[in-house]
Amino acid sequence: MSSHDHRVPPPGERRTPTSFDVARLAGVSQSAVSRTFTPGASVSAGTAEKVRRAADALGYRPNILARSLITGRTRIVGLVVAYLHNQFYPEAVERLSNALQERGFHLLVFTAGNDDAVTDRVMEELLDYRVDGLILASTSISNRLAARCRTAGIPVVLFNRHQDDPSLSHVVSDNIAGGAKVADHFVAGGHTRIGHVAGWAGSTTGRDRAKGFLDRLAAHGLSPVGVIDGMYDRGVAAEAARRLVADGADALFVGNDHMAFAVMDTLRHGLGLDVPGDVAVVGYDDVSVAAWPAYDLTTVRQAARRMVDATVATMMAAIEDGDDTPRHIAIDGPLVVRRTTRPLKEAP
Amino acid sequence: MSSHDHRVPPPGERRTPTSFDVARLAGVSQSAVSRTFTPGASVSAGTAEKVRRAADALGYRPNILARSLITGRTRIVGLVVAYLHNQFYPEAVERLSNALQERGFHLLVFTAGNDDAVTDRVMEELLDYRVDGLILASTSISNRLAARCRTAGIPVVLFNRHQDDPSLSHVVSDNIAGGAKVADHFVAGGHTRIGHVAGWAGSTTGRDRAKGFLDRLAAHGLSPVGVIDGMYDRGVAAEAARRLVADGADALFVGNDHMAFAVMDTLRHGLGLDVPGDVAVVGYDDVSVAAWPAYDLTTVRQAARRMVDATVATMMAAIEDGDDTPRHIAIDGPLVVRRTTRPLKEAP
DNA sequence: CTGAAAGCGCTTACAG
DNA sequence: CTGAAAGCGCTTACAG
Repeated sequence: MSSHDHRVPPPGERRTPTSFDVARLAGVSQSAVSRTFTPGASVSAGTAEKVRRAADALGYRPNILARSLITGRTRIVGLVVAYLHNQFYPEAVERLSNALQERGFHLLVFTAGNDDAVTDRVMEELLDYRVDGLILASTSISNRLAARCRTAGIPVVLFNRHQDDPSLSHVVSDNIAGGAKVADHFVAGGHTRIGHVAGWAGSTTGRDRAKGFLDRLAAHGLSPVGVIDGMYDRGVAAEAARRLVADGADALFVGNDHMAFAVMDTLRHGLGLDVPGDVAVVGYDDVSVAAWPAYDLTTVRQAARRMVDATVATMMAAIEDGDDTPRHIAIDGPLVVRRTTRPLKEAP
Repeated sequence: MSSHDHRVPPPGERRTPTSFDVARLAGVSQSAVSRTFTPGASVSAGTAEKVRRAADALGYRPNILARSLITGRTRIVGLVVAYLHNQFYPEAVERLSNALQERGFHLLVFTAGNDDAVTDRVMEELLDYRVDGLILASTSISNRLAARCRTAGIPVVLFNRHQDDPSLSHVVSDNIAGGAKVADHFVAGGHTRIGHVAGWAGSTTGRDRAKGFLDRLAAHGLSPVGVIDGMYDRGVAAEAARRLVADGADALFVGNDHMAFAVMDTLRHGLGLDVPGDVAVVGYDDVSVAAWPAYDLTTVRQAARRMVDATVATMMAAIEDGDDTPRHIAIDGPLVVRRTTRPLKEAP
């Protein structure tokens, strides 16, 4: 025992076994142990068997840290997410985690709001962990950061948002088309006094949904009663709805379901109005609460499953196949008509 | 350049800089670089300054993997969580992630349902990552696994569940006291035909809430109209409520808010009953939706923040101070009376 | 197929 | 305070 041996375990304490311990017990070289646990490496069946038996006896498992140091792969994907209030995110995160886990990857979570300063610090930490890839679901993220990842060679996928920078992959729902569908639906329902409680203008989801909606309204020759930024916040959205209704709106497109629930609550319980009798409401996301009878909300579906599948596929292509051509995927979702909008006029 | 140098970067490609690169540029030893980035290590201000300048120029940050290999600490805490449908979990996970992040730790997510086989596999992967600690919020978890962590020296905290094994720390809300509060509230409201849509009997939350509730009911000389396991599932819970009401119940304690919303939906929209006029409903958790006007649910609050704080404190004591005496923390929460229960009889 | 050896990028006694 | 060197636990050419 050399004088450098600074970690001297007490006689009774069992160290975590290493590949050398296994090798000794199995009567083979340490290399053989390593090969046994490296898929595709060349070991004879007999050797592998001996190694596996010894490993089981000692409770040995390869140290991923040491492996990662050599291979440069951690099988960890970083996830930057903002608030989880909006139920769309937990639903997506759960699917994401499952899909990644099936492929032997795991999610390291970083929470960062819309504060760029915090996001920057978080980003440094992410890089420290040598994650194999990065999924950004936080509402805002500075361009500088994404650039830093690119030079570090870390694949990035923006989830449910996009950026001007075309070199970054993103997966979104087709927010412009979605917004347009809502406009068509209101018009088909005979509405002309239409308002929009918009998603936060600092987010691409908010801007795109508004644009799709308003452009299509204009194409129908209509202009909105008003457009107010709801900031993805219940209180702000409720107040916006009150104002739009006061200004005569009898149909409201709300930038996401989370705000739409607040709008419905304030219309029904605050103002004593009937939905859809007095005011029709349409949301965006189709989170599971939207289908609950208490709301039964007409909304544009964001197909979380398909968005997650596309995100994971893009990420795996970059990590496993080195295919880092940016993919820009917009997934179309249907308008799910429920009971917060009036039945359409019957065709003759 | 030795013949072993297998990674020969093309002339243009920039490798991720290492401490040696920084040392060369700064004109100091590699040790000095390491010390500069090791809080508490002895470096002169001048050396540190030179190192920092060189590091910035090269964009150097210490490789955490290499550091972890030596220190044995990863600053990663594993989180095993089941489904995120129940809104209590996303709310708790968000707080947990934030609290840990403030202390320089991050959450590695593992999703595992109530399937022990999956949980076992997941657990092996967790151990592979050499996480510094483990938070188990999954509804069920086999004893064997927890034991494995203990021998591996990984601190474990059970979140929102406990186990017979007293050597495991846990943080729960005081579910027995909570259940008892609901019984008192119903009795004070003059109810005698009381039913319970219980939380899943396979979970300690489900069993403890039921026990606290039923024992207190018995203390009041009452026995329930019926007790049906709602399995923490909307459909099962709704069906259970229908049966209990058919059997004459006019007050239902539902094992968590998530099920309580389904019960309210089915009472109001399926059976056309008034809540609380025909049937009073009480939930458990006080998730944010419970306060929304559409439900306005009377419920027992699980103080997510305090539970998270206690969990993080327990975890940090174990990781940072080596204090692994098991802590068993039950946090009391108030009954939050809203509008799904009748006003109490006035005191004279 | 197999073993000896180099090396991944750090931290940390050790000896000035 | 500082540098040379060992070592963390692996993977992977290299040479049989």
